[in-house]
Amino acid sequence: MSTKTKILDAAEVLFADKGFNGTSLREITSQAEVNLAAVNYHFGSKKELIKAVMSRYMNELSPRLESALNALCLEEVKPTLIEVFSAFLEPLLHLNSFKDNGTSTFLQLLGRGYTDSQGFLRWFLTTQYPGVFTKFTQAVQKAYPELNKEEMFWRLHFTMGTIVFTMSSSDALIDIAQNDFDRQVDIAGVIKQVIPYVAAGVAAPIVR
Amino acid sequence: MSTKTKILDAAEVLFADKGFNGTSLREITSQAEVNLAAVNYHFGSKKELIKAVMSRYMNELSPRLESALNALCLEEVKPTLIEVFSAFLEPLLHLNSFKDNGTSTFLQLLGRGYTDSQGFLRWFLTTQYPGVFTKFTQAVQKAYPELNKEEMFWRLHFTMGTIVFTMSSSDALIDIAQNDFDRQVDIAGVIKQVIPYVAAGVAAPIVR
DNA sequence: GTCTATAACTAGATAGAC
DNA sequence: GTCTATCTAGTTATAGAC
Repeated sequence: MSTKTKILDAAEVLFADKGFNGTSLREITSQAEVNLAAVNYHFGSKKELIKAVMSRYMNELSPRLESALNALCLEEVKPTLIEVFSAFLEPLLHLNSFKDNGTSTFLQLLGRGYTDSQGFLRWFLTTQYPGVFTKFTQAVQKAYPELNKEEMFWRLHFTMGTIVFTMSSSDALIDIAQNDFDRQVDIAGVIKQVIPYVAAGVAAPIVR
Repeated sequence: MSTKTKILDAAEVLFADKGFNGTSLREITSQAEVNLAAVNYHFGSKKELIKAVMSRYMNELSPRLESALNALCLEEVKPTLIEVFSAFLEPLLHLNSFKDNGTSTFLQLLGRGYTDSQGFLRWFLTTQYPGVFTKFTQAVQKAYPELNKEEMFWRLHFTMGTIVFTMSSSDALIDIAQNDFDRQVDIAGVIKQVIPYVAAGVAAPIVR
């Protein structure tokens, strides 16, 4: 396994767990069992390493997600919101076959990126992977055309928040479900719980 | 104004904006125009300062919030979920008369606390202010008794996520609403937008 | 209570030997 | 491409003068 990969693998776990600010290059390189200088040699800086970690996931996720959303947009029949949100399920769970715990790690990273580092990751994702966002809003628009652009903006942001926040603490949630309710849940279980919630939220009566 | 207050005032703004990890004591003390050593003299450590910042808000918020939720629990009639969530509105907005931008700052701090510092703030709030949590679940239970404990756990967590995440980026959202939709929104406006969303999410059909 | 000075440590980044 | 050693600059925290 190459040094570059060892660094990426160690970094993504630590970043997901402790945030970007909260993780030092020293922790990453000692976890990866490579030399400290290797990060700067292979990636140039910590910021570039963060981008590389996210890109590895986004390059795996975005084509699948875009085509799933595109299929909904091209269909004759109007999709339900549940169907729109369910379109995320397969592409997200596919990350688990790409890497151990990939789905959970990626979603946690996404959550970190939205709160750490004052929106730099938001900028990175929206500029580097704009297709996902436009396809998604198109699909929601088709499912629920009564919603105007502004209302959709708010509700999609709330949805993003729900998903990202839930996933950043999914490990704790899975533990609580286990201890308090004696219920075995995995990341797919959490996603399936959250879909009806966000679908109902987006479909809430419009207040004007 | 006392040194202690100057530190608290400067700290809460910086913490809300850049997170707990992302803010140094040097930034806080120079913003507050007090000596660097004053933080450790008055609060003992950075962690204790974080607690003090949160406590100042919680002590203002929690009695009002508890009594608003309690009133719903004691009423004869069954409240709607909208009413339960609306119970948060007055106590939260009251923070604006307590401090400039108090509502927004507090909710941003809450968001930071949930993602920074690996759950120490969650522990702090649930152990120091347990009344708010129990009253809240009681009120939701009364409004929607079909929801069992486990389903309620999930949905309340999703709700927490929506609120906290939305509010941690509320400044950005308010800007976007201004620029893209030429709409003047304040923090109260954001809260009023989010209430129907979370109420509908919690009330979503149960999937078993 | 407030200050200066500094200890003790950690951070990201790099020069240069191999 | 990988290493050691080190630089610069940042961090929290504290000792001790005033």
